[in-house]
This record gives sequence, structure tokens and C-alpha cells, in this order.
Amino acid sequence: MNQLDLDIQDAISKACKACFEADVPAEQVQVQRTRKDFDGDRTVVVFPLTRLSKKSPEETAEMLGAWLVDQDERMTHFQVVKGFLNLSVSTTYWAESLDNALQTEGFGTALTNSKSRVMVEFSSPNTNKPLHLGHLRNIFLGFSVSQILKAAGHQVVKVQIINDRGIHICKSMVAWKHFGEGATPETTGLKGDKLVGKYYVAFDKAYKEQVKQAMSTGTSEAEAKESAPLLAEARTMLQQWEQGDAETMALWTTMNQWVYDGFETTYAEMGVTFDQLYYESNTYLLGRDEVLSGVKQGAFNQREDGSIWVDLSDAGLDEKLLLRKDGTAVYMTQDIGTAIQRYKDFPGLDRQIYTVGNEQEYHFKVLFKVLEKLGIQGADRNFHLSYGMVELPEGKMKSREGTVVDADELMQEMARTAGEMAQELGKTDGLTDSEKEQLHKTIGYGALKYFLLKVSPTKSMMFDPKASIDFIGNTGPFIQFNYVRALSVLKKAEGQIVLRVPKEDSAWDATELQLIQSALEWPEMVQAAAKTYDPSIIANYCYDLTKSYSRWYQDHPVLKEPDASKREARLAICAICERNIKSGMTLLGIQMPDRM
RNA sequence: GGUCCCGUAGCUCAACUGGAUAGAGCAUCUGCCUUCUAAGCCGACGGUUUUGGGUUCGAGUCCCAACGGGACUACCA
Repeated sequence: MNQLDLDIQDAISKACKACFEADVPAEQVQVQRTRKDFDGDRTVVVFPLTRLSKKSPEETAEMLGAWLVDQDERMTHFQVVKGFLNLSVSTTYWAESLDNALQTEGFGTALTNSKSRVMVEFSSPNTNKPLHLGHLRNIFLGFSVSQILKAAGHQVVKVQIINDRGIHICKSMVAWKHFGEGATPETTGLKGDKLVGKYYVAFDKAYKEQVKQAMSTGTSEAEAKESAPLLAEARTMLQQWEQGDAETMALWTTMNQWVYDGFETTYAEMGVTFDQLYYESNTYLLGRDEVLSGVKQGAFNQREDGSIWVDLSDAGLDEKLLLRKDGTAVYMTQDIGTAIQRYKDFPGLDRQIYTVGNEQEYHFKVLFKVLEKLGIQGADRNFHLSYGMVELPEGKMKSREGTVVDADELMQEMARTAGEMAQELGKTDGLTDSEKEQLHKTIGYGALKYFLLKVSPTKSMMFDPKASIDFIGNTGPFIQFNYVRALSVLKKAEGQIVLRVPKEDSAWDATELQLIQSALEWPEMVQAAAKTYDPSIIANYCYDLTKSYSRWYQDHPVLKEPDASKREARLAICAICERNIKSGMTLLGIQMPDRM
């Protein structure tokens, strides 16, 4: 909430005392922006106050309005519609606020840099499969939330946990040994993650073949699946890995490195970075001691068979296994250990944000409860940034059915389409090839990121590869385009005119005052997005502001405006929109071009 | 069976967290390039917010029920 609204709340509270001798806490006064079709800038909802005023809504509003206009010189007049008190704020106030905003470096995104330290985990891929569309939503969300939290004044640590161990990794390794013939990313020209993914698929294919073979000789399906030689081999390899067998470790290290290099290429392409990586091969044993000490504390209980469980029935959850009877870790064990390790690695860590799909909601509820039971400070502040699946028209993506939308391919496709469009529109004449390539990526990736981020995270969303992602309408490129137009005006004005925000009423018209108010709401949007971990708030704000700007721009010439005062006023509008849109899009991880 | 998420225009999404006449884009139809970049702008069409109750000055938003869609509910990771 901004200062003006706080002041209005306060004033209404005082007015209630003065007019009705009623005590109304300031924070309970509802202040909102006045709807477009009504006269005024701020609206106070007086319905809730009528009980105290013992007067009709209209009468109450009239009295409060009169008091307020009398007391606060920023209020020029008021109007009452039903139970809504619409206050008109002076143009001078808006002009001054705009001036202020323009003087403020990093307006809205450089707030008190002393807030708590927050960890954001995202991406967290397996090392046996390349990244796909689902990862894209995850990565863009996690990265954007990190940016937003930073802008809101937090210290942010971006991490991913890499699932680099387990039977699935061994499957790729087994297949590579059998069918790889020494293939490497260098010899094949394939990205490392693609190469390894290929052998994971090859394993599955050969394995199924073996199962089929066995079944044709009369073996039952279950038996055939269980006894296939390839699976046995993978299991043996997992054991060898756990025992630290040199040859196995060497292959594992090599193949994982291929994958990391492949992922790194993709991250770099996205403009995404991490501050710290966690590997499951390092963390998977960490939780055991914590769980055992939890038993001593009485937080968990051990059954006769030796397995350890936590009873969360008081929290509406079931009993949950934390450690197997043979003392080996389950997924939960590892997550407990990792979480605790992170608190140790980053002293003063306030909370962790886990960007993970909504199918794991139950898992994280349990995890956070367990951490609470272990007495971790602030465990209840941890947050599962849960997001819905990206669905294809045919339904869910299934790697086995080949309906997976590959991340690299999709990104290339986006850049290519942007290029085709730019060519068609004759936008890139005079650019070098590398400038063109860069621009097409900026636009194509911008479209993709915006598409995935504009939807509320909790909602599952639809992606139709055939319809592909738009570049016109409510899209990233629309916002980029209008940004470029604003930038272009400002560049042309540079040197000729000293930017000065005029205070006289005549310099502004009604649509401009509306636009200024929208622009001034930017800091509140950052706060709201940070509070709810929701980049879609930023995306929608950017679109709304851009749309208003674009509309205004159409019939408000800036540089050609003969009246100097009006010209200054319009330049100021270009400046604030250009800046807000750019910082908004930056928070979404979207680059802005300087021409398009 | 139980828990959680979702249901808004033909399609994809909004709606400032309970406020006024539910807004955008796409698609369809239509107008605007001697004027700061037309990836733009104006206009038209499009809604019983899945259904039925309830709470109150006021409900797309909160509560209950039904219907429909999805996820989870493994000594798998």
C-alpha cells in the first residue's frame, strides 16, 4: 500500500472520530483505486462504516468526504455514488509523485536491502533425460521468483538439486556400454544431455524386447520384467556404484559431466544461473542421522522391524516412513538431510522456497511438518512453490509416447519463428547476422517466458505446439515492441530537452493521469508478487501498463507536441513507462531489445 | 474411500484478495500507415462466472452440496 492510501485510511479514521465519535482502526478502512467510469482517483468504501455512523451510506460518505477535502489539501473534491466515496486528488500531487519516481534509482525494485536471506530451489532435473516443457515452466518460475524476492529486498540464494544417482542413471550407463561404441558428445555432435537421454531410451527399448522374448517362451509378465538380464545388470551397477567401484564411478562421472555441460548450455541460453548446486549423490545419506536423533528426541517412532515413522495424524496427514527397516534412506530422508544441511551452509537462512510441481504437494507438507517436529527454526516459513502441469491438447506429456516437448527444440523454434516474422515485416534491415540472431532470440524467448509466466502458478495450463505461441496481442513481444517505441522517443529527445515534470494542471489530460497512477503502482506490485511468490502479477501488470501506454501513444504525439509543457509531460510518461516495463520484464527474466 | 488443486466469452487467460456495469488477447467481421516503429490503434460480435442452496448492504471471490477435470494417498526415486 502506498503513502497516499495510508494517509487516506488515517484521515478517514480520524474523520470517523470527529464526525461520529466512532473508533475505526485505520487499517480497516477500505481504500482502492476508483473504477474508470467514475469521477475521482481513490475510492473509500463506506458501507462498513454505516453501522457506526448510524446514517445512510450516502450521508456517511458526504460527511467524510467533506471532512477529508477540508483537511487534506491533496484532495480537490469528492463525489458520492451509493456507498462509495470517490476522492479526486490534485494533479500537482500526481505530477510530484511522478517526478519523485523518476528521480528514484530503481523505482520499485531497490527497496531496503536488509531483509532476510531466502533460498529458492528450482529446475532440479534428472540426469538421464533432457529438459522439456515442464522444466521450462519450473525454471522460469523459480528464476523469476528469485528476481522478485531480490527486488523486494531479500538476499536470495538460487540452488538446484541434481538427481544424479539411482537406478535410472545406471540404466543409461548400461545402455551406453552395450550400444554406445564409445560415442561422446564430441564424436556425435550431440548435446551431452541429449546423448545420455538417447541411451536411457535405448535401455528401455532393449529391456522391453527382453521382456517380450521371455514372455514368448511362457514366462509370466511379472517374472519376465523382474528377471530381464538388462535390469539385473543395472542393479549390479547400482551396487557397484554404492561400493565405489572405480570403473563404474569413472563412467558415472563422465556421463554426468556430459549432461551437466548440456544443461549448462541450455541455462546459458535462457539467461539462468545458480548460486549453488546440490547433488543427490552427496546429500542422499545426510538425513539418516537427523532421523535417528529425531527418534531420541521422541519426535519419531521406531517400529519393531526397525523402520522409522513419523505420525502426522494430528496435522491431518498419515503416518509416513522416514527410514527403511534396513536403515536405508527414502526420498524423504534425503530431503530432510538436505534441508538441514542448507541451514548449516547458509547461516541465518530464513526460509526455503521449493519450486516443484503440484503432484508433490503431499510430500512437502510432510517435509515441512517433519522439520517443524525436529525443532528447526522457521520451518513453517518454508514454502512449496507449487505449479500446475503444462498440458498438451492430447493430455499429459509422456516420454514413452514421444509427446514430450523438448526444451532446446522449443526455444530454437521460438527464435526461428521470431526471425521469420521479423523478415516478413522488414524489421531487421541493416542489422548484422549476429545482431539479428540475438534479436530473434530475445523476442522468441521473451514470447515463451511470458507465455509460461503470465498464468497463475497454481493453475495447470494448456500448450498447443501446433497453434504455437503468439507474437501479437497479450504476449511478450507486444510488450517489448511498445517498450522499444518508448525508448525510441526518449532517445530522440535526448540532448534536446531536459526532462522536467510540469506541475501545472493544463499539462495533463485525464488519460494521462490514469496512466501515471498505473505507473506509480509499480512498487506495490513488486511487493505483492514477492509476498505470494507469483510472477504472474508482474506479467499482468506489465501487460496492463503497456496496453494503456500503447493506447495513449496512439493519439498523444510527444516530440511533435508544440506546447513545451505538454511535451515535457508526455516525455515523463514515456520515461516512467519505459523504466517500469523494463524492470518488470527483467523480473520475469525477459530481455528487452533496443529495436525491433 | 480420504486429502488437495481447478471449473469465468468458441479458445487461452485476468479480475487489485468481499465492492460499483466481470475485463484482455486469439478467432470472426470492420475501419486507420504523407504524422515520434502498424509485432500497433479504434469499433463490432461474444457471459445466467458448471449447477443448486447459504452467509450480507454487496459473492466470480467465503461456506455447504452436487456435477465435471486433474494431482496425491508406495519400505519407487
